[in-house]
Amino acid sequence: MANEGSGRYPEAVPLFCDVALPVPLDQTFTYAVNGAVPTVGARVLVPFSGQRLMGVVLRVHSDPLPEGIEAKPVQQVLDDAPLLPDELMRLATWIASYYVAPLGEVLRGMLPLSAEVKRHLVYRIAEQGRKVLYEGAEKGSSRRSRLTPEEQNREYAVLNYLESGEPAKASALRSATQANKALLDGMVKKKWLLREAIADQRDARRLERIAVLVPEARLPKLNDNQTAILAELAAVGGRMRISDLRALQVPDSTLGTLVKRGLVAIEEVPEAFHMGGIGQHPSKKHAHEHALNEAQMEALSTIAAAMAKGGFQPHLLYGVTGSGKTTVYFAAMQRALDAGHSALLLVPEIGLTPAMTGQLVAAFGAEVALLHSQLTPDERAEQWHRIRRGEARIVVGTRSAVFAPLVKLGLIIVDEEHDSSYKQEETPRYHGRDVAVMRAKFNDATIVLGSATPSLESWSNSEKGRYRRVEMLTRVMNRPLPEVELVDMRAEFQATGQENLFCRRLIEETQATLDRGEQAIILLNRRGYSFVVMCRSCGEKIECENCAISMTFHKPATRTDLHAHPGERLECHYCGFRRSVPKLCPKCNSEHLYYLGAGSQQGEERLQEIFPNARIGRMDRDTVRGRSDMERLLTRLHAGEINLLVGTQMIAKGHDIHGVTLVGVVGADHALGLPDFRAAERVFQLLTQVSGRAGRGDLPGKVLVQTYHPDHYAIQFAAKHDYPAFVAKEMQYRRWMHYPPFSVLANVLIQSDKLEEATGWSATLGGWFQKTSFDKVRILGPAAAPIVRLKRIYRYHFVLKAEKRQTLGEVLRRMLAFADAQGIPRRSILVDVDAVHLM
DNA sequence: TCGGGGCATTCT
DNA sequence: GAATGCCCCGAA
Repeated sequence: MANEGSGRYPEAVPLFCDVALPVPLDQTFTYAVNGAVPTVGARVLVPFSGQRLMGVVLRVHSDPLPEGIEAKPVQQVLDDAPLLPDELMRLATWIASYYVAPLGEVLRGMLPLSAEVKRHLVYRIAEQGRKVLYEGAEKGSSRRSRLTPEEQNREYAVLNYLESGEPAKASALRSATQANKALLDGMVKKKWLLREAIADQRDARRLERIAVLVPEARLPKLNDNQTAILAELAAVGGRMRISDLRALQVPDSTLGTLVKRGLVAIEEVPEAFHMGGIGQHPSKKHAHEHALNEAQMEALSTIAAAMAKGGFQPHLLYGVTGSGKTTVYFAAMQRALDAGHSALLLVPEIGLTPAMTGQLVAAFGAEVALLHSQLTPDERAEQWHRIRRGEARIVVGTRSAVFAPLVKLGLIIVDEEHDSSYKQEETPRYHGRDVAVMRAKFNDATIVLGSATPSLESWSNSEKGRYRRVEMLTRVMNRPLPEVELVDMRAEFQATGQENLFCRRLIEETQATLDRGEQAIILLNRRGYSFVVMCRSCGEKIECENCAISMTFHKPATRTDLHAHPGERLECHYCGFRRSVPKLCPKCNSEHLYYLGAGSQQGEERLQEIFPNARIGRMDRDTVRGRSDMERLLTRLHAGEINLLVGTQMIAKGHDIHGVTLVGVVGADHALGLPDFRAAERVFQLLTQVSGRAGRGDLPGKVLVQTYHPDHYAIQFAAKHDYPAFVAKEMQYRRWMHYPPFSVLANVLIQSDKLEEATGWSATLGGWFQKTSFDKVRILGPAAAPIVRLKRIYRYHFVLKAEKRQTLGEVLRRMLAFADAQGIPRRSILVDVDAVHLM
């Protein structure tokens, strides 16, 4: 038996496995195989410095352990088969290397399955505790401890409860003995108890309770409520979810009574899938390809041809706002399904486009899985398994959905590929779009990056022929792009002698729009009431205590007069710190505090004064918290209940409101002054996207942009809807300055809560960068980060620009090794490859 | 002398 | 990142 087949010795059972753990350490940990041998790619629970952690097995082997290392045993193997397909393991490795992040942390982000591991604490009695129980505590310690006699009694109760030696769950122990957390902590400290964290696998699917009619029961006398429930149950075939029974408006206790009388039984079954808030649309309509116009049809056939041909085929779909990209996406996804493949659609923020979810469900029915940040861990795990099992072949989601375990992935679409929300701002700091491209490559799949304002990186790739460019340059139904008028606010000031929030043209046009019964939206890209509070005597601005950031005044909704009152709210938009409005300048005690810079809240108020009859709505993070807020606002807008909408850049995102014919833009060019090489690109994108909201219906749209920089190329080309010209100009600047896409860039942030540490470490690293020469790498810094203090942490940074990706990675790794040797803690150096924000 | 807090260390 | 250990200091 043993020598069967090849005649070689039988494979020895491997002794060890290397596990990637979600800790900020760039290494794997070796554990002793304990019973079942885990397969590579399976999850395991392992002990790690007193905790239990879930990790992913990367290798099984019997290599001798390095000196001084003792392998602890694997606690539990969670999967019989690799949970992550090989393709995703490769992707994880690529991310870890490209973004200089620990593999374990990358893997943690890819597996949204924390819900399946339930961690709880158990307590056991310790030797010392037994001694106390049988012999009594020594007098000394009981006198010293500040415990009341009652608490001491509880301690004895706890010891008694655990006397058998069996471990007890914290919750059970607490309810049995009325001991609180602090008391148990104290007992652990005294070494009377042992505490352990236990992790168990569990089914992530929630249970739902089903009422079942007991068939052979004889019907006794019943009241109306009881009859109602029984009738309802009988009508639907005897089984019904209890949550659905609520619709009958019968008290919950009635059901209990029926159960007690043996007429109804309750069963618990794993909850069936249903999409929150949307409801099931059983009728599966096909995306209507016949409704595509010529440009859309052409784009579709290019993409479809690529899919048919197979292999890695990247596309950049450049389509102006309103050209109907979504329709093309849907049709392409349908083609992927027809060809037996699955398709992934990434969107910047699902919560902001409720319309799209509705359309998706209508088009693809139960094949759709939605992944977004508002799912609970359980829901996320449930969706993940549906996708992995191949039940959902259309996946739509935000950034992290790029890791969805689709089976036979044939098509990836990244909508609004330029959107900065694709960049994850915590470790691993990956860019969803770029990961999507790599994933398509590993899968030999077709990928489509779509935008009306492609990022310069993607545009450059399409120029070089790395991506195939597909263009849709006209709007659907041949609707015209809106006419854009620039208003020079410097001239406006000279003419009026006043610094007004809204210029006269905007007021005129808005009035005319409202008079015609049409709708207007106004972008005011700051939230709050005023975003600077300044003292006219000493010039001091009121800053957040934690951050080097000016605080924003938020006016209470109840007040209507103009000025801020002491006691009202100032808020830091970076850390959330709040303080009350001071009466006097905190610096010089002057009374002359001025409120400068208007946010959307003030915009709304001013508009209400100017247009008392307008039905005004506001859309910003203060009025839109959950997804339902957004939906409600949009519904009111569609219904015409709102005819004037003011808001932050949220209003620019993809909404399709046909009645909007005027878009006003106020203060969007502030951003041109930011110390960020992408400032012009951002302003151009924002202007183009918000302009795109105008004239999507039968009536043509108009856009009015108030600006202090009417000659700036970003503003000029946005006004002319000339993306290619803007890109050409911006590319020149990027080339001169060696910024992406003419280099690869990383931001290295040095942070500490102690100023001296932050500056000292920066100087150390700066010296090393100077001494060590790298081929074609430019290093800027050290310099104070644009926000030098954030959440009480001081921040300095370097910007690295390299010609080659490989050199950049090498420099970063060597820098980290040097920092480690210098004793600079790893967590105080933050490496952001392809940083989107240099703040 | 005990215990708490701050901080460095280590994690297989 | 987080638990652990170590050192130093104040209260009894």
